[in-house]
Amino acid sequence: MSFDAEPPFKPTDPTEMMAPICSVFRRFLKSRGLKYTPERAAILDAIIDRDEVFEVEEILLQMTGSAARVSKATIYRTIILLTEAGIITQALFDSKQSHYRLIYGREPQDQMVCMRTGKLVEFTNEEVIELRNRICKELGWNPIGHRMHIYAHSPEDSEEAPPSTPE
Amino acid sequence: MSFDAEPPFKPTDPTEMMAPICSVFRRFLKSRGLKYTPERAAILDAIIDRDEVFEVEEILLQMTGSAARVSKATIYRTIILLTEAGIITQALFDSKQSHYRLIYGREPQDQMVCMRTGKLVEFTNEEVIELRNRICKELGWNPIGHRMHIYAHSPEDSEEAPPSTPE
DNA sequence: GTCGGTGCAAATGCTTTGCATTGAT
DNA sequence: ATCAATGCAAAGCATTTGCACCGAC
Repeated sequence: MSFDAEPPFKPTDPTEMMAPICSVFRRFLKSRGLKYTPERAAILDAIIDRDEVFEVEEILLQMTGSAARVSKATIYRTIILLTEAGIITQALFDSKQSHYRLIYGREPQDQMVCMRTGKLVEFTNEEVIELRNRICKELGWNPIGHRMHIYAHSPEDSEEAPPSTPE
Repeated sequence: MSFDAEPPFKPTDPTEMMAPICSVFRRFLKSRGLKYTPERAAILDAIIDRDEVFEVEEILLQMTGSAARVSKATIYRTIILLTEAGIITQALFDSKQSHYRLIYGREPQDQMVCMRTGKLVEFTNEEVIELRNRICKELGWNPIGHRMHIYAHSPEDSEEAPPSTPE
């Protein structure tokens, strides 16, 4: 799955996070009768290292330099598995290509985007979660996760410019 | 632009809405030295008729039956203009293809998606808007719009199924 | 030896673009 | 005549898939 209001642990740095996520992935693969291959491990490592919203091309580039080079097809195939394992999720920023981000062990993250500069600020806000749960409750739904994007102008950018469109 | 917390008018039915939106589009085109052609008018009408989240293929199909047949390329080109005019916006549901929806004269709409069935419920919630504004204020940003997707299980679907991933 | 995994290249499918034609002013 | 709009077909591009080869158990 994708969002988790109560993550099993709250890592503070990538290294600390690495080991548990790998085990989670390993267990997930095992439960499906699949293998934890060096390629899959390397891809997951690259994603954890990057530690931000990413796209496939970026991971490919990042890995090209290192010894652990994998094909684009393998990255795509691994991303599907990582998503099913609940380790990453799609970010849905623009329609041109897919963006993903790490979610395992993370607070759900909301985003604020500057309409002029494209600057992105991520935040976690308890009230968003509460409101989401309340809305679900009123309608009799069972909340799983949410995605909140706020489009705004950041304080630094006060010059006049034609606003762009949120995608 | 795309979201508008205070729309200039609040139409109740598509017909009532039609005329003003057309004028808005006409004025927008004029301001750019572009023409309000029969094709563009027909595409806008089709979108207003449909009155829900749509994709290009659907509009094409819908128009194929009628006398006003246009090419797919023209629809794509018109959609760009309608977006720039602030009449429609991209919906960003899945990464496979683009979805759009009418926003001119509408309350900003939030969405609840059932993770099992894909069922989509749209709603407007004042609290979401207030919360969004409050978050912006705290950070010194100037709110323009937002996008709120809630992923949940709808009450009808209580059978056991592997949860899918929000895209 | 069976099965899954990988890389490569080819295929897919949505979207964009080039171009010749058409239409409005 | 000029300048933009349209339709068609071709091109682009991110993503998926088919297939031959490889490696682990």
